[in-house]
Amino acid sequence: MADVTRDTLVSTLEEIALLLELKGENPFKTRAYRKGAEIVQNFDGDIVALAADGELKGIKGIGDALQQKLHELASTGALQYYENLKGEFPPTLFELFEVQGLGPKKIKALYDKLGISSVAELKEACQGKEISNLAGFGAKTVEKILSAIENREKFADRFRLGEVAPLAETLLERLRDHPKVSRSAIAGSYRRSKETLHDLDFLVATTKPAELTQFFTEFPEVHEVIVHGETKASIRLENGLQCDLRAVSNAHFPFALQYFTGSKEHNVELRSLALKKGLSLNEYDFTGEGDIPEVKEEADIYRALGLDWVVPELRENRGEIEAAQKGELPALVELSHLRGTFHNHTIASDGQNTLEEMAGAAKDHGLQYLGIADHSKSSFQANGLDENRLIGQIATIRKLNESFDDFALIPGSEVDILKDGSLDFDNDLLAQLDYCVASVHNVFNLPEDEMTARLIRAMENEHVTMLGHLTGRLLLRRDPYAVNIEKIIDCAAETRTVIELNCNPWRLDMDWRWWHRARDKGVLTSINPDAHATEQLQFLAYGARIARKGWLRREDVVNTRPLAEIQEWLALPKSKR
DNA sequence: GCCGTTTTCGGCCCGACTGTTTTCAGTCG
Repeated sequence: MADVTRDTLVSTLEEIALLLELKGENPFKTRAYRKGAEIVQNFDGDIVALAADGELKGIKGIGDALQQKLHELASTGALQYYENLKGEFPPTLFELFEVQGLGPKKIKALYDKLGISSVAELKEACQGKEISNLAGFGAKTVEKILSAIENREKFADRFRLGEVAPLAETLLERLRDHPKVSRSAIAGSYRRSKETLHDLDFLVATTKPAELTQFFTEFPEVHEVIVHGETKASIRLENGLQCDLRAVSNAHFPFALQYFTGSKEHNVELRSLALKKGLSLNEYDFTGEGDIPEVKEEADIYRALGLDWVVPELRENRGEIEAAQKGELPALVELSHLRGTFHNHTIASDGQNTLEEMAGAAKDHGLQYLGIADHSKSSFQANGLDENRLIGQIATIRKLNESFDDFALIPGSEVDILKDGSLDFDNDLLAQLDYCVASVHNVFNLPEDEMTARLIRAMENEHVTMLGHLTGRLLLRRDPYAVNIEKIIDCAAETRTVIELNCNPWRLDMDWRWWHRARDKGVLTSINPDAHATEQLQFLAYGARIARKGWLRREDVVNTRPLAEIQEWLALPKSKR
């Protein structure tokens, strides 16, 4: 039986939705599958096990039909209904959905009338004459399809938060500085601090919308203009990133900001709350009979619906609306709360800066302490330290610390967790460190139960302060390795092991979707940049955003504690922390 | 296919933009 993961369930439901669209099925049925996929994706718990056990009852949006299909898929590794559907179309047909501008109707026409079932065939057909004979496919459409195929070959579809943030802020500043702009923002998943993004959604309040969409389409970074209307424009930048602009009036701005920030699921809930109050909410206004609440800021919309203002990071329909109703939204951790950080590298292993330089950078960031955690000897590809070099580094750090006022380097190690869960250094050496981050750097392909046991064995070690980059994922590059996160969280709570929130933008690991649960079990985190150079201490900003997304408060994050307090805490036996 | 303070049938978000349409269909978000 194939290994069924959450991704298996999600992608199967999504593909069923596509296939039903191709067949021209009832669009609401299609939507039900797509919604089901979203629910499975975001479900807080082991949805695969629940599905396998036939315990999916009571999840809103997963009715009898989807329960049954998910059960069949999770328990047998296959789904007959899906296989049958899939059998009706050639497998390559799916890639046509990746071409911008092509939807189910056009794809079906291309397939039915011309037998086109792959991007390669489509490209060939566009270069010849046959397509223009199809109803609805004129010269412009053909041109657009060819350009979309080229883009698909040339550009990525998603981008990591950290790789777009600097550019995003530059473009926002440019819009803000336009004389006809009174308010501006980036909405969408960027504002919600999602770890990867498909596009950037800019929003401006202006009396001259057409002037702004024009201005936007003339940005020097523009590779192509996708859409250019009176109030809305879409561009693709030279790096392939799509950016949308909406230009609205000042009065509409709060509504548009709320609406385009999403998430879609959060907004659905909000609109249904509005309906219960006899109000209809859209991207421009409240409408309805009776008193229409006055709205000047986004928070006024939430207030009008009887809610506390929900910070954008939490708007994923994962319990934030109920909490906002009850006035129980958490006071979230902020970047400015961080007093230090752990897990940083130097030139001793694979970092680019010296201890002194890293200390200087940390002080510049307003930090009171910086944990040093160079690689251990098994990570030879990273020039990991052997016992003697590590002992030398500890001595150097302690000596260096005598030269600091109100600042300290904290000697530690990022010690490899070996295949069997033992550590790369023995306990006598680990005991000489002030702390230790334990991470997996090799043998990623163990079965889930073995990998989980491997990590648990490491966490049971008295000297392991925290677990580094829990799943080893590299966003948009390398999948997480198989590990039972629920069990890791339980073990972290029991053994008082901190789980790191690695805020390198390639990692952002553990995933934000798990932190709320971990927090409720009493697990602490440390927001760590995994800095390999001084400038990478800036990654802390992404860490704070992801921590907020995971509902974490100041008290859940150990490195919000000031130096004296953290030293006391580190000196405690693990069981007392 | 899902759901229900409009509860077992009937509705499910809808506006902006584009292209090939002569009044609208398809796509996107």
